[in-house]
Amino acid sequence: MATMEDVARLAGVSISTVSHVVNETRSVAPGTRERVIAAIEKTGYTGNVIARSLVTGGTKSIGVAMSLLANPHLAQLIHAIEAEATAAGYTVLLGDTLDHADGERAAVRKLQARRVDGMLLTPAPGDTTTLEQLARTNVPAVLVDRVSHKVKLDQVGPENIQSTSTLVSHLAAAGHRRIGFISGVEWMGASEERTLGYRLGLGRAGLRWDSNLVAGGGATHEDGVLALRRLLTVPERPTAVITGNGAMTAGAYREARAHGLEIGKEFAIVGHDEVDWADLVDPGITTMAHPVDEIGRTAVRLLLARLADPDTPPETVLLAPELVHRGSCGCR
Amino acid sequence: MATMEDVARLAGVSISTVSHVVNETRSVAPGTRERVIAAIEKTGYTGNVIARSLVTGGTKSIGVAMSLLANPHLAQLIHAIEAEATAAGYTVLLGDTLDHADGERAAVRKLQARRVDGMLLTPAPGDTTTLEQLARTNVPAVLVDRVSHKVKLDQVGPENIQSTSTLVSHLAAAGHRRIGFISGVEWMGASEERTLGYRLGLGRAGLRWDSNLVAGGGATHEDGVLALRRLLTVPERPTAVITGNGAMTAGAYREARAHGLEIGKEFAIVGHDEVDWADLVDPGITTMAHPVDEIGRTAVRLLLARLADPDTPPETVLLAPELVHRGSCGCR
DNA sequence: CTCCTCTCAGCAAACGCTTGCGTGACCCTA
DNA sequence: TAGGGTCACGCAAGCGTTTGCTGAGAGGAG
Repeated sequence: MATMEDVARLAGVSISTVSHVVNETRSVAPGTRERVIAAIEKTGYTGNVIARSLVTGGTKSIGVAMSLLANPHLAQLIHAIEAEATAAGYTVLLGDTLDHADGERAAVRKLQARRVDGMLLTPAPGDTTTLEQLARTNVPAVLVDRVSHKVKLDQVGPENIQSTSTLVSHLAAAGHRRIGFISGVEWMGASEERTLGYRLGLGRAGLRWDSNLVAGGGATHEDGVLALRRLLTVPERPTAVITGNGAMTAGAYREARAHGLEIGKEFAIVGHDEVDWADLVDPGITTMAHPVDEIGRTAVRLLLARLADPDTPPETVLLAPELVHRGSCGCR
Repeated sequence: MATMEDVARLAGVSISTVSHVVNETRSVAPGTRERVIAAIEKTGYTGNVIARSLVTGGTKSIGVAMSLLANPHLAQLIHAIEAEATAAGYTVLLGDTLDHADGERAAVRKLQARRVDGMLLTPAPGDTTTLEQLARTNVPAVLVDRVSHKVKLDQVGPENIQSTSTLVSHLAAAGHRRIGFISGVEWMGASEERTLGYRLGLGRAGLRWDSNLVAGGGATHEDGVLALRRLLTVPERPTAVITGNGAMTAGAYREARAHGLEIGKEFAIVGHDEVDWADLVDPGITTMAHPVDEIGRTAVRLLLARLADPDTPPETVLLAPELVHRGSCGCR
């Protein structure tokens, strides 16, 4: 592959001149410039990012460390991230956290060894040390999706409290008085927030909190099945239920059917988290769709902003999910 | 960040010795070795991949160029690729082809500029030049998912002919005589192959080919709806239908319901391509599940093999999908 | 005619590593 | 005791860029 030296020789100039015309980093006489450009053309010179990185210290690349399996919106998220990064001249390197602390540590290390300029990270559950290490090595990072107020880093994620509250309001407005909640796993801040939102929504609708109406602590399809099954046994059973994530929505939906409940008529289900099949079932599932694209893009923007100016205080951006209205809420 | 020089100074040895203990590239006296290791520990030295790359010429990275949006199994595929690559000490760089020729060209260029050791590529429709350019610059590449016999490169993808034939056999064995086929988009080799397999299956089952029973040329949910609608208007309408891809399966499923057909009883639907909600509807959808993980892993393996030995003839690996049996085929 | 100021461009020192080549030190055999 | 063979390790030349410094020449002002 052609190097700057080849170009320089062909154009009859020094290497530094070639560098300067390539980077437009100092003025070069028009004639010279043209000779260099012609030489570049002829040699097919493309530049060596590696060598450049060695001297500049930057790599124009960002690392993305998340669970490549556990995130249901991974493709969409990655797509948004890649697009935004590419637009800014950055390349995305991948690191799989495997959704646990060890994998996360390994992924972050690997990305650091690759000298990424910055990182996007969806922290694994139970992680503590990685974030510290990240801060210590001062590789700029922004947390995606799983936001925590304990951390002094840039963060982006979905807004959970108001949006869940909205879900409650929506159901209450349709006349429901007994609204169940199937919550997510305990250790996640998002779950707590959604539970809080649920409570808040109840209050706004003038309904009483009843711990019998809250089931959960899971994340899988099966968890959703079991949770709804339990909710359906309580006295004065709920006529509507809000689920904490996509998989559990599916489970609950299925279980409701299995109980012979007519979804959208006598029983309402609304979910948190958009799922791609929400439209394919009948009735379709009303959900709070997370602004996945927007989250991805914002994450990259925050990172680039930090790269540009490392000294601004960390920012936390909460993006509001949008209520996507389908049949399962039965509000017509 | 700590450099080899820092380590060397601290351990009281030369840089080259540090390099040799890090890479285990020549024997070092036990005592020295330990001092070096201690120094590495103390300095937190991690190695600089950039500098190493500059001298070795390799980057220990592979580029993945595909449409980050269009591929329904992206997450799973990327996960498999990343895992296999990481196990071999490689890092994955992403390039989005946007599923068209221009994007593809840009993605490949970008990855080449990053000096990836090799590339995994899912060619965009209508592409021609990129593949040639790829061959010319001799960056090793393997084609994923969209296999073409016109190309002399390593390739991995799903087997289409036999597997579609199997689908037909399955339906025929359940007593269906009029089996429809909703084919994919024309320009894709896979569609042709599946159509061929459909025909082959008919022959094997002793059924006649009837062009009225073939609809399609699409890829979306809507295409599936329309195709099935058309099939249901033909005289002696089909009692079963095979769909060419996941989205169209959904459309067909929905349309069948809309027509009041009882899926799994009077009407059978089987799909090509696993979809993650296949289990969530009732009856579940019987599909030919593509071995996505295996495809990803094989792709990386082929690439690494080629990196190790560039002179072996290109290999094409076709991986057989697996029939995942659920209710929609009605065969009990 | 001298001195200054510009413009244009080359020189060479990094950047952090790998690796071929050398050189002591030591031990063994003849 | 000399010659040969091993071991352990250091030296220094790159790898392809970027960039601070320097210098030559041209033109203008005094």
